Amino acid sequence: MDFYTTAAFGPDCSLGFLARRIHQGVQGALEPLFADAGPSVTQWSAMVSIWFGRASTCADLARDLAHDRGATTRLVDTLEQQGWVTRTRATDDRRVVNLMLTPEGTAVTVECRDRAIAYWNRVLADWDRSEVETMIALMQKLRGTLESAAIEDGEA
Amino acid sequence: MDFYTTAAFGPDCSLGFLARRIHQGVQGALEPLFADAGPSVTQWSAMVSIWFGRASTCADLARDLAHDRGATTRLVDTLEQQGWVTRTRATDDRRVVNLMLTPEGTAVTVECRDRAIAYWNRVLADWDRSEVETMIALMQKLRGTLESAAIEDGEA
DNA sequence: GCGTATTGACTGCATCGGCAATGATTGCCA
DNA sequence: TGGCAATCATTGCCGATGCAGTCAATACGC
Repeated sequence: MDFYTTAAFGPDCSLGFLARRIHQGVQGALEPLFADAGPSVTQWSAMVSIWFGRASTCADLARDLAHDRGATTRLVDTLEQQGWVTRTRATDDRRVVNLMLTPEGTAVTVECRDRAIAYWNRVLADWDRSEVETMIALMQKLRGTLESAAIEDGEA
Repeated sequence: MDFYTTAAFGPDCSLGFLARRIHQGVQGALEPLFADAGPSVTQWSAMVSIWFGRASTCADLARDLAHDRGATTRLVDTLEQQGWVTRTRATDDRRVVNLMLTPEGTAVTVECRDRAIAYWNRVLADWDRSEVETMIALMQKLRGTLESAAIEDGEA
């Protein structure tokens, strides 16, 4: 199915533009909400990733956030300086550094999570539950499709 | 309606995370597709904005891309150096600089648009048309909701 | 066991975008 | 007319990110 055509293509109906704008809007709104709690949105995302057990090492974190490894190292540097995360050299494989949330880090993560939840519920106040569920399901599907395509292209 | 709850919140069902990953995926896939044509995805987006008449000045462009003005100035610098855009000081209001696509700029924009269309049609090959239409409509609605919320907060 | 490839963490370098400040120009209002 | 605010484009500065390269440690093939 060819969905897009030369005539029908435009910024307003391009999924790329829309995803970019939504991301920018969310980031711009969340950043000030987190300001007095401490972390940036990216830092919070990293702590959430650790908190949910999605990442226990630096390399995991880079994969889960789709981030560069160098940037992840520096990101963890700041998290460690803030006292939110600890680095521990693994004993079985001494290349890896295990990441753990400190009690303070957990507290900050939870606090920001609650603020994010409140923000989203405020934004979505006038939406139907089914609409939101549909959108989440479709965006998850799109994310999966994009990643599959990337693997096909990247590992040819 | 409170859609998100403490228990149900997680990266995989967070619209912010999903939008971020989709944006990253699209950008990462499009960048190499545009490589030999010349522009980066951001540069192409700017030219599309001019091409569609959504922006005729630097300030317009910054608004349409939700970009910083300083970054926009530098972005236009490179577009001008590439010979894709011309700057013309307006006569009626000598503060503004009018932006115009050169024939080369238009050609590059169209070429990359065709590549983007082909990319999306490849990605969405297995999707139903109705699914894509639903997702676009919902993402447009979300974008609108976010921008309304930002205006309410930002101009209190 | 040994050499090679792979993986993980880390570090310089360049780039990009956001923020703040500046200069020029215009509109507004007393 | 004169002053003041707002807008536009531009620049310096800074933080964040991607890329390439380095070093250490592990896994694999012989």
